[in-house]
Amino acid sequence: MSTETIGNKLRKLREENALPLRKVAVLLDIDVAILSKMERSERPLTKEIVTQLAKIYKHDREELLVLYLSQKIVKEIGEEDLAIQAMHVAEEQIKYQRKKHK
Amino acid sequence: MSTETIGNKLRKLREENALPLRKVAVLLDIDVAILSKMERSERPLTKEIVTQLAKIYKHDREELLVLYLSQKIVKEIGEEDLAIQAMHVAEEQIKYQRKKHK
DNA sequence: ATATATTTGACAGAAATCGTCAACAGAAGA
DNA sequence: TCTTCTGTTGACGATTTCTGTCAAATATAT
Repeated sequence: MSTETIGNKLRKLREENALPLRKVAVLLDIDVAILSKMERSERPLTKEIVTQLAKIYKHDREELLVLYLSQKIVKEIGEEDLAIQAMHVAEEQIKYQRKKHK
Repeated sequence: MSTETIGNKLRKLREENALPLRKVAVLLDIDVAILSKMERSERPLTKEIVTQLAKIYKHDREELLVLYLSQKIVKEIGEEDLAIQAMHVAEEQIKYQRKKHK
């Protein structure tokens, strides 16, 4: 199973496209150091960066965003004993609030 | 379905126990203002506070913690289109990492 | 009216986050 | 070798965000 971080995934994609950090950083208009740290999970990614990288690497945007979001969840509650149950409740709450609002 | 916040739930419990904010705040060793804001979701709760309140109100600790954690998730990704899918991936990741590590 | 309970906003200090930068190390190439 | 390219690391202030404290304002009850 995919125990791969979004950072690792993005690094692989970059290497497959044979792009150096330097060039990608320019496209994103961020410092090379930051991008390096993002790929190694030393600094958090953002939705915007992930989206831009999906375009640059011509990779499915939703797949990357799902991975990105899922890791935010894991980081937030992954170590809690009640994590699974909490997610089930959260899922119901989200589905519910979507039926109502808009 | 329960669209109730953990804050609302805690307020109800406090009222059922006929305890003023003042007294509970003393037990928790925090300012009344903070507790007031926590009950109205104006300030974030903590795991420790929720646990202590469960004891004070003699209410099921896990139920409150699950509600507390679920709301952290909802707050984190609830507005994302891909929230549901992200949670499913997160669930797999958490289950996986639990099989491995201890 | 008086006392009790709760809410609200402002405040300063602490802590976390941010982007920038320079120095470093390693690999590749000339 | 020397040089260049690539990636990593840590430090540094500048913000920004979070925290607890407090007093005043409001609401509720006796």
